[in-house]
Amino acid sequence: MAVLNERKQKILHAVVTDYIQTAEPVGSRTISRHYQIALSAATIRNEMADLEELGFLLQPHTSAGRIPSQRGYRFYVDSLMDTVQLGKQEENYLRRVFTQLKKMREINQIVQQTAKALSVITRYTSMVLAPQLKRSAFGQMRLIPMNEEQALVVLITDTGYIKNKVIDMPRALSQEELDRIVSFLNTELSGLTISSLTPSRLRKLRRDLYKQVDILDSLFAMLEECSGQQENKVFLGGTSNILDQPEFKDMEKVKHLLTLFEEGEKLSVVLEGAGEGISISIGTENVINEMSDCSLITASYSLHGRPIGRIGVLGPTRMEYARVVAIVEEIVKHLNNLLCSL
Amino acid sequence: MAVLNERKQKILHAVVTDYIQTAEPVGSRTISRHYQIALSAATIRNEMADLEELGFLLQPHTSAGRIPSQRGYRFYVDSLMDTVQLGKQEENYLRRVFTQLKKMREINQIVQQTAKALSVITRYTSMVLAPQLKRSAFGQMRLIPMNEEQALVVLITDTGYIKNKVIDMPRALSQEELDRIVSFLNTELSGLTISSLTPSRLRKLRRDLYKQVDILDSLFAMLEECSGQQENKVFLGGTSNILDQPEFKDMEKVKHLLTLFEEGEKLSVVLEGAGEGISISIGTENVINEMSDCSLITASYSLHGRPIGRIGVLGPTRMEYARVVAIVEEIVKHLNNLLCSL
DNA sequence: GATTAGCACTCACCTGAAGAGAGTGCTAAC
DNA sequence: GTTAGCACTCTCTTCAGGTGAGTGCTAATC
Repeated sequence: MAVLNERKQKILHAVVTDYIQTAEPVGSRTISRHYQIALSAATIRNEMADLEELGFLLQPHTSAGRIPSQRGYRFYVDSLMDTVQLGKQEENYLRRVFTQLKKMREINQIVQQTAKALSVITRYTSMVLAPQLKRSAFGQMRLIPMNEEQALVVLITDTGYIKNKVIDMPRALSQEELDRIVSFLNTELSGLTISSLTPSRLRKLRRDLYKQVDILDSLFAMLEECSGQQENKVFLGGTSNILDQPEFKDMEKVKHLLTLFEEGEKLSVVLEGAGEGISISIGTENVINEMSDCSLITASYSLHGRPIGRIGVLGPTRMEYARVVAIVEEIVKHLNNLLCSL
Repeated sequence: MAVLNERKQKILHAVVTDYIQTAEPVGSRTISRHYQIALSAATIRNEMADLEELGFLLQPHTSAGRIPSQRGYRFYVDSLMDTVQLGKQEENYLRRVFTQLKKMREINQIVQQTAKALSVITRYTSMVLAPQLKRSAFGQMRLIPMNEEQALVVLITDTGYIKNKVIDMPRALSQEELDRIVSFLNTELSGLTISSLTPSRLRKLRRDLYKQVDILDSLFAMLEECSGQQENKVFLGGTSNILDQPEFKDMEKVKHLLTLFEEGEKLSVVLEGAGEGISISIGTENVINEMSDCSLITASYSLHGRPIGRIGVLGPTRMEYARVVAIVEEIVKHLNNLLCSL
């Protein structure tokens, strides 16, 4: 891939930033006027024709200005994008939100409210992958009998995440029997990550506890379920914000996206896919078809230094990358801090 | 209010049903043709002019057909609407869904999935008010120490609903102390409805337990929170379905609705407002401004005979009332059955 | 007196033509 | 290598005319 000379980079930068602001194809005149490029429109036209040939720009039709191609955005994000400082207002808003959130205890709620704040401040749609059980370590487990046939299992991870599940008891067990089972499991499993609770490992445990086998089936079924990926909850915020984007004035597109928003499973796949740091996927780089007009900026958040979920912003490919990256980074910092203090 | 003669009723009925199907203003010719009314178009025109004067019909513009007014829909719903049988397909679908749901244990999940099914089958947006803690009775409570400073409270209602909350412990308490507190509360509170746990009642209890007072503050704070209306969670299904309705081709309207969908608090108010049986509110009969173009059909669902939440369908005022009513009734029947068997 | 046929009229909607405006690509001059 | 000039392209808006569905009114009919 030929590297672009400085002038082409400047022009590409100008096209991208202008188009991000206006959502209108950018003409050569606009660039020579509004950006500090001491060149005439004609020269810029030539350069733009080159950029188009190289695949960084697109022309919606012959007599229109240029818009960035997906490749154009990619180059902008990788090499051209300036880092942006948060505004005073935004900083204050975040500070206020997180002081409020400090009062909350439930991690899911905190994360959900964070998503909301993220959508408010970015004016895009936000998505959060809720804390994933399987990334945590086993903490302790309790059994609470509810009646003759059922008991409530409470599983607490080392990260303070709590999961309930009602299970059937094949026969009534005395409190002592239950206590024995539970304390055995607690010592055996303590500190293991949930995802390491593979069926084979559970089978081994079962042999050791052979005498109380009936209830174990139910208990193990629950543990297995936890180590599976069932638990990938996704919260959304600001879904109506997409309607403000001119690229979504087309009902069909909106419909596709809204439908996607209802499919938590699909969304969680997208969010899980990325690595650990901040990640930007543009247009068709997203695996999901419905998102081929969108870009997604995500980052992991952590509890006690261990990444347990992801938070991100979904917008049109024409998204204000620089601003959103700054905001996401800042919000993750806040969120990590807050979660640590729980 | 003048009662309409039979002929006017027939015509109104024809206009409403036709408009519900086509979303187009209904002309006099259409009615004399397609409906069994042995009258010429001209006569029907006269009657329609009367119906308009009486406020049951509206004319979008001079040379268009008529559409039902809000009052027209109201009359239709109250007096004209036929009862509809569910189709074989729909019945089968519901049966299948609920056989699936039987495997689930968590009531919130069941209710949420029911909402989804409701939206699929009606092709409108569905809303469910999740089971309300405050309508249930206290069952039992457990305290699980997590570390030196924190403990997990698990509250189980008689309806099998489970609520977790992490609380701070002012000082480390031994397991025995905790057990004593909890077993005291369990016997004292057993069988009371959550909403009856008023601050004054809690104060009285506190006096009796004066010795262990530190932790009680946290515990009582939790109980108070439960008896408050915090817990009004609303689930939505099929939000993208509104986009299929021609009356929502206008982006502004969609935007308003989507924004409303994000405000759970507002929605819960709407759902809570209605009585116990099936309830239909049309257009501006809904308290919420954003819903003045919509109609909402809701019904309560119950656990052990006690209504604990509401389920409903939101559509345009041009909604297929008869069909939706039939579906909602059927689904509530299924749901009640299922919840009973938990 | 109720019903109907006939007719002029209204209004939304579609279509096609004309004109404006933005921006391009190419050529020739600097 | 850069720029000015110019013809050309293409979209978008506007407007006029035509079409069709449906009405309200009047006069004839049952």
